[in-house]
Amino acid sequence: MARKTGSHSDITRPRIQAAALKLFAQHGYAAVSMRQIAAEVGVQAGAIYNYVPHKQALLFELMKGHMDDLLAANAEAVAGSGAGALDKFVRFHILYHLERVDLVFISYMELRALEPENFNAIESLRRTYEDRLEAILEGMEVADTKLATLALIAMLTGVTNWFREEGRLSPEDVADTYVAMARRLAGAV
Amino acid sequence: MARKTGSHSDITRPRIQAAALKLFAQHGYAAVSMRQIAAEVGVQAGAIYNYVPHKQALLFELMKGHMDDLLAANAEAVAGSGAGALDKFVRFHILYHLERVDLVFISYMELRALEPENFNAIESLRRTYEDRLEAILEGMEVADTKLATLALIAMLTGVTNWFREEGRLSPEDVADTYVAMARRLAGAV
DNA sequence: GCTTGATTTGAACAGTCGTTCAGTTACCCA
DNA sequence: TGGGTAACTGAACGACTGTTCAAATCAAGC
Repeated sequence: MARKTGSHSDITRPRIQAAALKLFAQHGYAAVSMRQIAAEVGVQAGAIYNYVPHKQALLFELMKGHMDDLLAANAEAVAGSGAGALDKFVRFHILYHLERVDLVFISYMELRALEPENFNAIESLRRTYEDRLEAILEGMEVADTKLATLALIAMLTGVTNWFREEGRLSPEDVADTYVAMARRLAGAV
Repeated sequence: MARKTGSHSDITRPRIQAAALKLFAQHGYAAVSMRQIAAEVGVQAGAIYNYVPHKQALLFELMKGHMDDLLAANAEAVAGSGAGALDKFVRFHILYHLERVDLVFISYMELRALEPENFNAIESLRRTYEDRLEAILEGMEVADTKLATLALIAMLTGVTNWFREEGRLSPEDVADTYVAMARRLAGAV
């Protein structure tokens, strides 16, 4: 055998994923060609197929990895926090998502670009995440926990659409205000 | 001259717009071809160019029309309603958007498919709409009206993503619950 | 220094893309 | 009934699509 470590594949694979992430977020999955991704990496289009069987897998792997990481990080952040669970969930959601705006963006925007089985896999993980928030709300006195869950998720994830690093507020500032709004929305002042 | 009324153009133009709306919402602007739109109408691709100069205009006209209609309908619905303005805005937003889910969807999802000048035009209209909500919140005792505006808009528009006609709740039911949540979020119980 | 195998190139494949336009069709008015 | 024109067809344009693969390149182990 030749080239074990220092092999190019250790370098090229993550660069392909990073390029795909960036371009998909910028222009959309359908509007980005394999040749554009390759050019961003500094390689020919054919080389990508050493790492990924097809374009669809490039998208799916990004989404799947994101959802898996999200669920793991969330479990750790919110674990065993009784009454303060909503606060922790809200703060976690905002801070975690603001560090990965591109991944969040494509995981939501490109759902329809997924083939059915891939779509179902991602959708299932997304529901798992939402169920955790709903479970928290069920421990409180919320009238319609299902609607409150959907309202909160939309409101929290929306932050990634308008937040700007150069803006007047830091991620922590935003999280503070959103924790307060979420509490009031849930009727827990 | 020939063919004044009864001319095909009165029929074909709206059918092209309807087909474009449906297909853009389903697959995304970049993933839909002029030939697909033409096939949906029952016509050849070249015929579309009797009505629209290019594909981009097809998207822009849909968005522009939607935003203009939205602003007009909102002005009428919320006009001169003092203290109850937030309630009226929330109810209007949900009911209006639930009747036009495809238009709402593409107006948000396909922003990045717009050429810069078109993007700016739509963005400006969107900001006008948000400013109206912010003005309402400024008349109340809300800590950070800017953040509350963004949170509310995201939470309200999110309804179009999960609402199903066959679901347990009618649009009016949803609006009722969201009015209550919006009031609490804004600190006006 | 040579071999070996991982990595990449570059060309090719069969389609599809948005858009144009000469030619055909279908209808209204005189 | 014939002329005029709006509406549409169908083919063509050059460029681009995802994907494949033989051949070239490269670097590490002997």
